[in-house]
Amino acid sequence: MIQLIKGFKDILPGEVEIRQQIEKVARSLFEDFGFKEIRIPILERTELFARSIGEDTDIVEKEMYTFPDRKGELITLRPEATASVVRSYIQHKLYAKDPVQKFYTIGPMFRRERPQKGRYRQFYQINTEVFGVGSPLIDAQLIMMLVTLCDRLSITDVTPIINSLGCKDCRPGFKAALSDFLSTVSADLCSDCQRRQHRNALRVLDCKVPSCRKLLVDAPSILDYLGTDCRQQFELLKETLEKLNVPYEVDKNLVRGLDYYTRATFEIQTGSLGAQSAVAGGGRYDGLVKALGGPDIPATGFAIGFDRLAEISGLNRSDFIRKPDIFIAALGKEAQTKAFKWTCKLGLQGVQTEMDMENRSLKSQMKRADRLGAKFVLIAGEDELEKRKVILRDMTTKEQVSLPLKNLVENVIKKV
RNA sequence: GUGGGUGUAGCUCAGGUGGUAGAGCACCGGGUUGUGGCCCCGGUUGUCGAGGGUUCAAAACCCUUCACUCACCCCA
Repeated sequence: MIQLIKGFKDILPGEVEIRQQIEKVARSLFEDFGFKEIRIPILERTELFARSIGEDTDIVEKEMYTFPDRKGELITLRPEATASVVRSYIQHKLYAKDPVQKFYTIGPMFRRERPQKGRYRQFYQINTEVFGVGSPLIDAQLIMMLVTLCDRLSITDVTPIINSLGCKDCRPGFKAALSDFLSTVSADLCSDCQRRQHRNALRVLDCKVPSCRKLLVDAPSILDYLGTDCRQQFELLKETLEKLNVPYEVDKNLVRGLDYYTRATFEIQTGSLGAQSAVAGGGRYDGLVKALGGPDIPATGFAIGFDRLAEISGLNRSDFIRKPDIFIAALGKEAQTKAFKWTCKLGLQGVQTEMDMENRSLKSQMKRADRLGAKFVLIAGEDELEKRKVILRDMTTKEQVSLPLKNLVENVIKKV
């Protein structure tokens, strides 16, 4: 037996239906807000991710599935979607037609992390990306859409957390102040933070070790270092959320793991996912389009953890699993031949029809019809065929009627 | 990469201190030679995660290894 790869998983019928429904709800919501679907490749040149996500991030350093193709070029299974969408936006000069473009995309991402609850090596994301809008109005709208989506999927216990990371002008000042602060408490930080302190100081803010959290209470806040522009934007974001009646919390320690994020940043957190509290995350990446060789166009977006969403969704599986409209129980060879013909005809008419092809007893066929949840059973035995009739049984009321063979399929369609 | 927990039938799990496996559910058949759910009866299924060791004897004890899972790291 060949086992599947660690961190990968099969999504079986039963679970698939929930995901189909989530997709349906998400697509319709996004399209109502003018987002267009874009489909991007799963493989890209490694360089694209190295340059956008950041060479020094854990994702690029040790989590990507990177390998040379047969000609020796380094390619990578995408660990996220934004980089590819940005590449596509630039490559097809989509800004030329209208700099404002709104996209969504749904698909698998790959990161070689240690799997745990709500985290897999092949995981699914729903992404939206907006180009050409610098106003925080759009960020507020994105957050509102996320909250709405959760609501429509009957997910409770979600809170949007927001923060601003500043821009290329104000972040250096904050980083310097943070570094100064960290060096004063360095000895008391956990070993991970002592390492992070020099490599990626912002991440120390995100540490969950209680002793670190305690020390960080006195850490400088990014919000105190924002330039006028960034501060005004952040204020406008908060005001807009309030006007939209979207509740939120500000967490000055909320940071993102990908280097390209700037200014407004947000996360949707839930209490029902164990350690994986983030269901969705996003924010502005105003410098990325330019950094990847395009014009200087602002951008923002979010990524939803599809698997996590599916785990906490309050949707009821059985509401979306389709059951046979009719089961044909045939007895004898002649009946079976006819049953097969009817099954095909009904299927073509959109009536889901099952039958037994193994010539089993009526009892076992009835049992199977029941197990499958068929609404009706059509019984075609030798006796009936002789009279040129069949029996149609309603499985819930147990009522049975006799139907002539003539125009049978049409009559059955009328009944079911 | 690090740590904890768990691996026994398709599923959920029993199997004090060693004596080469059980239950429920599921599945198949019968009770009703042609009518589902409930009930009754019968039946099938395991290299007890794998390898090695101790022992007359290992699912159990020891070592190694693998898988799953949760957590750290990181992230959606």
